[in-house]
Amino acid sequence: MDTTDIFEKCLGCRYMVALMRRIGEGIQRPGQLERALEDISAKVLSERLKRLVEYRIVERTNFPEIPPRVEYRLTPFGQRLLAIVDEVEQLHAIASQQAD
Amino acid sequence: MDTTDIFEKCLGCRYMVALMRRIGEGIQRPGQLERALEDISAKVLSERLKRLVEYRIVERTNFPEIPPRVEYRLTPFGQRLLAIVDEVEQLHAIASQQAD
DNA sequence: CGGAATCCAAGAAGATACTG
DNA sequence: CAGTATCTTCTTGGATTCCG
Repeated sequence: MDTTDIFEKCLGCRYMVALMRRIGEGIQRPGQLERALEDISAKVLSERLKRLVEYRIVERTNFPEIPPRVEYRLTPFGQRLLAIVDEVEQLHAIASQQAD
Repeated sequence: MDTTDIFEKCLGCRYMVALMRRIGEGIQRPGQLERALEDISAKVLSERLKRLVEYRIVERTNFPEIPPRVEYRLTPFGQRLLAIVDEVEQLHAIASQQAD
């Protein structure tokens, strides 16, 4: 698992940054996330979550209830990664002001 | 121009991180970059460079000579961005060691 | 409700040829 | 040498359906 994969497979895919942010904000269930992201399909959301788990950015907890309940939350690694993403956001905001 | 674009259109595309690194290391001409990246086609390299210029990560200088010469170098914004990319690299390396 | 499977449309990338 | 255009191929994302 190469480091550039984190950019290509996680951060660079559509919805990914927004998804990580929502999870960081405490929106943890797939149904809620689907509504919060507004535009994402259930299939793509599911794929994204799976990948975030695979890269240990997010952790999945399964509650064996009826109806089924599942929760996702950021790992420590995920939290640090998100903090770095925010650095980019701030850097970009500053650079945009200065442009032209 | 949204911030997530930087992830989706710049950092998340194949070759992009490697390309930024090479430019940062002083490899500045398209022909050299094409050889340095080994696997990239001239067309895709050209598209990537164009986009990096568009996002002000890289600056293009044209020397009107025969044969034509062109050089790309990181802008201050690009340098800071690359520094953040390196943070992710280090963070990931640490997290990988701790895994399992 | 969460998630996997299927099928289809849109976009990204590779190969090649061509221009200034 | 740098860059564009065209064509083809592969990957990604969207819509729908079905299962536990």
